[in-house]
Amino acid sequence: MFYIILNFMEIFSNNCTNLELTIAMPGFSSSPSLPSSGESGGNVRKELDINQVPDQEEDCMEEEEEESPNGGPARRKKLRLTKEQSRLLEESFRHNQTLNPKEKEALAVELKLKPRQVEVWFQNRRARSKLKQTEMECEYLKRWFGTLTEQNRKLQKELENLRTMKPGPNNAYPAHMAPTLSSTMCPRCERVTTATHVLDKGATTTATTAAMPPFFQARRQPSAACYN
DNA sequence: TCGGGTGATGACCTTACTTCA
DNA sequence: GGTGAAGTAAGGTCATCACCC
Repeated sequence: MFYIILNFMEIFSNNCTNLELTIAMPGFSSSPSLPSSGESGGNVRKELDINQVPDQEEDCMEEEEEESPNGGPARRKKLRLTKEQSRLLEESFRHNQTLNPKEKEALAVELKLKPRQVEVWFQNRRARSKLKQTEMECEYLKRWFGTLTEQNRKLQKELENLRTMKPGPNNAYPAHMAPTLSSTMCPRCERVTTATHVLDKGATTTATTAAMPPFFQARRQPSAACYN
């Protein structure tokens, strides 16, 4: 069991550092918050009108602090993309999750948006689909962990039973055939195999496998040898 | 009023490219 | 001319803010 968790940690350490915590701590929140940089509140605000064709001469970063009628800084008007704009962006995202400058420019022209807005949309889209994916994987791993825990419990019980068995004349076995319980993970198909080796004629043989979650299998290249 | 969805921003990191000793 | 360090720009992720439904 521990072996399996260690493998999880190894495999996910590069792209999902909180998954091992999720497994170990059921109450764990999926959105860990780090200390704020303290600078995020200073956003420059600007009125955006999606129905306005972006002025090609205008620098996107050329933003002045506008003032509201009462003298304070103007509130940013939230841009809402139209259904058609969203549809085209989604379609483009399905085709390619990152845009090169030409594609960005072309898409911006087509959507009557600024290239920066297209860029931001893609950034958010990538971040949020990654978040969703991580959450799904997290749920899957939680369930899988539960399954393995239950399986482990049963096997422990079975092992306990086998240890208390008295080897009589009908179920005697040579020392090298003593019941052994071993868990191994096949490097190719990623199945965890737990096997109780053959005891004697009539004795039970247990072979239990727990398939790795599909997304988990897809991440690793199979090696040459498969034990299953 | 509150929470979720989402557009926008700043900080920081990586990578490619250029310059220079 | 080849090479490594330093500088710079572009584009990415991440965390967060804040508008709007």
